[in-house]
Amino acid sequence: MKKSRYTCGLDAAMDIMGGKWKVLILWGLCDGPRRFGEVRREVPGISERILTLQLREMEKAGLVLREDYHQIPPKVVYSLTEFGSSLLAALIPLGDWGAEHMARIEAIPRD
Amino acid sequence: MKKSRYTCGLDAAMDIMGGKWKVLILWGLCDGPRRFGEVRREVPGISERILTLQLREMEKAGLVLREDYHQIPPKVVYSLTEFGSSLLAALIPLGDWGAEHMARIEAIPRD
DNA sequence: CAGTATCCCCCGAGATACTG
DNA sequence: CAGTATCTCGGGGGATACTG
Repeated sequence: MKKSRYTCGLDAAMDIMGGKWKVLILWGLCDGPRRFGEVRREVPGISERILTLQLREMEKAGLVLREDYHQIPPKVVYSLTEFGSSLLAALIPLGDWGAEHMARIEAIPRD
Repeated sequence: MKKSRYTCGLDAAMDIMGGKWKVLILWGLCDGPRRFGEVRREVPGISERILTLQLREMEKAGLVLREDYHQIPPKVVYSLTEFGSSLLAALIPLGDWGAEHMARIEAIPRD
């Protein structure tokens, strides 16, 4: 048993969206279902392996739905669940904040 | 040059509050200025070294203000800047979301 | 009290190659 | 097309001891 309780809601929220990519994947799915390759294009810079891992974790967390059409060539479609949508909604103000201060954030020295 | 541009506001926001502790430190400062030891108590589980490092980064980022009273025994007070406060404000909905779904988040299998 | 100074370690993340 | 299978690596984070 690692940690049975969070100190606050922010703690819990940061935990479920942990990692470098989950939030961007969420964002990439906001306009509707996407196939694996489409998600990959929505999230520039992510490797196939990492995308797979992140999507699996998000599926376990109930944030995304994975639908495998079991056909060849393969077709798998990912979409936000209600739970994932509600998280994304809660992230909108943060996204707005980031957009508003992007120039300033970019100007912060990186070391 | 690592990355000169973010893909969206969320990307930038996640970058500046990166790491495991910054959000909790922000949260710990929301009720007013705190001395080093007080912040430590507000953020259970963090070590002195890590707290120092995180606070330094947040100071560089302009999120917190560090005031050294240059006295012995030492007294250093940390507080949120306007910038930090605005970020914290943008995080409120996320904190609410996390609090609302804490039980569910806690129930997610951790491996 | 508010930090440094060391040392260590895990794992998130990347690159590349291969497959049903 | 949508993934595995390996291998590798860096550094963020942790524990502990020491200091002005």
